[in-house]
Amino acid sequence: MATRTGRSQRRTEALSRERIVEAAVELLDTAGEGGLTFRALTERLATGHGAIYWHVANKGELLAAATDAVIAAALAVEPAGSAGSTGSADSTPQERVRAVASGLFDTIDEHPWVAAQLTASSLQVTTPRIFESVGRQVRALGVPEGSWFTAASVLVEYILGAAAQNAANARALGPDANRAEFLDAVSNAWEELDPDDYPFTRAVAEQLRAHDDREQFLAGIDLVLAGITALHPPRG
Amino acid sequence: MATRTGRSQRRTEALSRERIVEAAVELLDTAGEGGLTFRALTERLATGHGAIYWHVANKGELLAAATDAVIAAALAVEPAGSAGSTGSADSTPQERVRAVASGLFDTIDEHPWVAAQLTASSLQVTTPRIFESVGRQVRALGVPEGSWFTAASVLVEYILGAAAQNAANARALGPDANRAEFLDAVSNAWEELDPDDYPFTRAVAEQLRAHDDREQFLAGIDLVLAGITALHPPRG
DNA sequence: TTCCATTATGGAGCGCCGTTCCAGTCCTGG
DNA sequence: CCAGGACTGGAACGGCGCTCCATAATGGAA
Repeated sequence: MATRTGRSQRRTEALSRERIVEAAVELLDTAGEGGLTFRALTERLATGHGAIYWHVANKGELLAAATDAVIAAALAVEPAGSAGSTGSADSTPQERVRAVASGLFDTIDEHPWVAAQLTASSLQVTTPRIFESVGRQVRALGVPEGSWFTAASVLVEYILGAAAQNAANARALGPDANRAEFLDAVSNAWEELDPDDYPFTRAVAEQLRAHDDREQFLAGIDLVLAGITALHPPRG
Repeated sequence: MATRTGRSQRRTEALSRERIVEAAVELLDTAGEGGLTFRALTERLATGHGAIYWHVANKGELLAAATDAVIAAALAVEPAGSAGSTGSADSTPQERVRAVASGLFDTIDEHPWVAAQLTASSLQVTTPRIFESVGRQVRALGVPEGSWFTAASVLVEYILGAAAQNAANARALGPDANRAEFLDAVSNAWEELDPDDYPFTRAVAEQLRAHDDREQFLAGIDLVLAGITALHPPRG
């Protein structure tokens, strides 16, 4: 299966699965999810369809590979330590959860197409990476083993859900346009909703206008962490 | 713009935006996200493309309308009350959050395509409905007004994130196949991961195999609620 | 060195998609 | 009764993912 061990390049510059995935990520970043096309890829790599299909089975596999590459890079930034569990260093588990979550949030903010892909293939290849990074900190928090799966799942689901929605907003806006204007428009729309049907939404319209996405996201992380601590006190 | 007030039907049975959306939902349910095609819709409604495009601008608008219809139905099941805030009745705010969340979870489980659509158009038309339903209970929980937006956002983001991931698993599985077999296969895959790289994931593989999606989801809701209560004690 | 199976390439083309265009039909108000 | 707006449906366009296949480059065997 496409071993290619140590083979030197052929013609111009050997086409490899790596180069294809790299080009795919660039295309997705610059042109959005709809921008990844085998035709565009063909042009960018100066080759034909068939050559690409030799390395990659189909578009789905290419998307999965691109997602995995981006997420792996995001999680590699962490110190990660060796096989160690607690990570000895000078940070609390809470801080380390925030760090992992922040990294994922920023990465998905930079590559909005990742969000759709991640939620579309949940228990597949990429998710264990995320699950493991988050789960180690859950364990370090002192959660009893019987609740590990639940606590880690909630964290991962919240992280991916919040990041996905944030990315969707960024995507709906376009890469350049003015975020403040967009928030202002949505906030105004909320304020003009029917007062009988939407009292709460109208009441928080102002908070929507003023909020900061990242801050909001980290506040959510803290809230989930507080829930974990409340249900599983550190020294039970 | 397409008033059609009280017009009696024309030929066979007047084509209406309502009938189109209804057919679209049925197609999405039976054939998946890829099953919604203007050609399939044409055939099912015994008409031509142009007729559909007269009522609906494009596929995106049709998807949004279908999503809105399904979500509106899901939230309408709630007692909803009048404009009232607390909902007087015999249930606690926590129980009412669980009820709203359950309804959304079940609906997204029944119509998996809704998840992708919801996260793809976050601050658009449909979301305020959900936000309002959840937000009213947040208010009833006694959360201080300055934290309403944060608390409601976290709940909505978790609900949509978790439901989306659950729906993705259901979709990856196909409508018929065996859930237990699928979980077993993933669990086995997790157990065969590298012990050095994935100690936590391996440790919870057994919990993954045994878990119940709905129970897991509600445990997450409880965890988030516990976090809200911890950070905003009922009587501050 | 010669030869050939393997590995790798890229172009032609198929079927399907969303969407546009437009000629035509139906219905209603004047 | 007829003009004109409301509505229909078929033809056609460009672009998509993907398959097929003739061919070129390659490295090991002879």
